[in-house]
Amino acid sequence: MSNKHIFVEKLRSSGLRPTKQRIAICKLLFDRKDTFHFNINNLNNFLKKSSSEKISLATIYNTIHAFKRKGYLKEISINTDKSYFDTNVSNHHHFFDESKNELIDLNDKDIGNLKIKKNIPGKKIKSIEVLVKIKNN
Amino acid sequence: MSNKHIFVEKLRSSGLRPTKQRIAICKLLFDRKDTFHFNINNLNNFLKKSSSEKISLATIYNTIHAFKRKGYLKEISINTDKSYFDTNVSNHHHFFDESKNELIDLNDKDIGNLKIKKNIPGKKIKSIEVLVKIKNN
DNA sequence: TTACCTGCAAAGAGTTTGCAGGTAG
DNA sequence: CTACCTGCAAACTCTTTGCAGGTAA
Repeated sequence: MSNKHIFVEKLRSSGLRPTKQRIAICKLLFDRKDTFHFNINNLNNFLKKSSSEKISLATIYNTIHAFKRKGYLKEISINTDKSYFDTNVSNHHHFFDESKNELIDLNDKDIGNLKIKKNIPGKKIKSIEVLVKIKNN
Repeated sequence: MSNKHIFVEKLRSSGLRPTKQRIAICKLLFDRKDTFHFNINNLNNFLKKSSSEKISLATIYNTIHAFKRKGYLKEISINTDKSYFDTNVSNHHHFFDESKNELIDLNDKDIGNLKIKKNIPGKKIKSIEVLVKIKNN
């Protein structure tokens, strides 16, 4: 399987050992065209279905945090009990559908001309995130 | 104390009994010129200092949620373990200072021309929140 | 008196950690 | 062989809930 090889390289090149758990998670997260939005609970359910062997929750948490640290995942700010992650690590924004508890990407063109005009001395901007909450009509 | 009277009215008019715990919380939250940003832990600490009697955590949670339901408080989306609240319930945005874990208001004029150009059929926009994460230089 | 409120302790949810055994290099 | 990784269970943090006693109207 050629994809597996890619993930093995990806992991190895960032100093993570390519264990079978990490490869299974890579496949689920990165072996797709579209962005993938998830939380740990989602991911755990998907993993239970897709792979034959169970991956423990602790390992999932460890791996996701490692991937986040390496810049493979982005954590999204939503005020909810759970943390959400995004495989799209580029600068972009989100709809959060409150009816389905689901994230939808929103690229820079979908947002007007954002410009932060206020400056705080001694501080620099790290990120700008727009979250548009939506709901069923 | 005239302020107390105002809070008693405020509570009563929204169907909440003006208990001494709620009045103490009102004073801390609303008896000030500037917006106040807090999380439950902050609030609890402030209350321990400012009022002589301890207010239980359960009561603080209940009261804050009642105030939120009544529209006296707004909950802010930040990806962190805790929920943050804002006494400024108008439409506005925030800096989140990651060095101090602190929110700073950002009004509409501080943000460029925000316009959501993407539409999702069957969904309506409930809110638009811009979160600008900042950090020490 | 009655409905509502408070405080405590216990329960819950999500997440993290310690450690013993397992695996990659 | 050694360093790193996994899985389990326990621990932790934040938040909610059940219930008995207290308080506002």
